[in-house]
Amino acid sequence: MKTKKYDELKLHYKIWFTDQNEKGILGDGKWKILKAIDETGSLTSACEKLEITYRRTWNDLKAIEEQLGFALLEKSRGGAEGGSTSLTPEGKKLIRAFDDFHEKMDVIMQQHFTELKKTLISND
Amino acid sequence: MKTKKYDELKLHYKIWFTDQNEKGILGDGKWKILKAIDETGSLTSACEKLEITYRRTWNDLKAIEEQLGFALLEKSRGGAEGGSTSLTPEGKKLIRAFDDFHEKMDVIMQQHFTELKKTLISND
DNA sequence: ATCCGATATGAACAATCAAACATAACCAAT
DNA sequence: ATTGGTTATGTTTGATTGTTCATATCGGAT
Repeated sequence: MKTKKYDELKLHYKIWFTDQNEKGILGDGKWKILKAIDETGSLTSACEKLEITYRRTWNDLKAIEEQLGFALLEKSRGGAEGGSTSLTPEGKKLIRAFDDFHEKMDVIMQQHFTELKKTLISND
Repeated sequence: MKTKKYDELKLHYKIWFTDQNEKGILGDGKWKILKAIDETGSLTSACEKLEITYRRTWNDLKAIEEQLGFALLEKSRGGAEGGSTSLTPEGKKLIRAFDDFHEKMDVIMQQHFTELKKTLISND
């Protein structure tokens, strides 16, 4: 009975960065947004893709740039296309680093999680 | 400037378990409560210690036991002491496993985080 | 039998956070 | 100068979640 329950357990985790004062800077949510912007070329389409609201997203992005003190985004308004948003080199570097971090953590976490489940299921 | 900001970054993370249906079972919050109960011997004092409300905590604990389908807590009411709450062996085992998991992750995360910061600060 | 301190539980209230709605500003292309 | 699609922003509404308050239940010790 117990064994069965433990076996059904799924692992989740979240990573985020703050400044020394615990104010949030970058987390999984913003990370996904930045990636989506990089892929789609605009904030609007990024939001549609992720199915999140433009308003909220815009707030988040404003916050992150204020926190960091330098630009991650290159934004333009107007024109035939209406405008666009893309990542600065600094922004690309940041999400690449975060990608990397996540990839490594995914592997390691799963390994240890499997171990943990074994421990729980065993009877010592 | 950038260098300085990245240098001030702090890492945070959260781990939690769900069932296959994504319903939360155990996370950092409940883990801390269980630990505090183990240390203090009662729900009331655990709440005081953690500075959280009894009401909320009680709800959380009820939920976790319902989810898991077996008891983590041994509760008694009445008596000169008013009552008490302690962990069952199964409960102790669970938090020990979670402790262990966190300890390992703390180390590994910090290692990789240090690496990540180095990457960000460097100029390639 | 009474008391005390803890568990147990309902209900009202407050606060926080996200979604939805509305509207303005922008500007290359036509 | 009109158009169109996007960025930019304020305001309002709604949902979710935690806090507070109130009250009942329990039972060993005295």
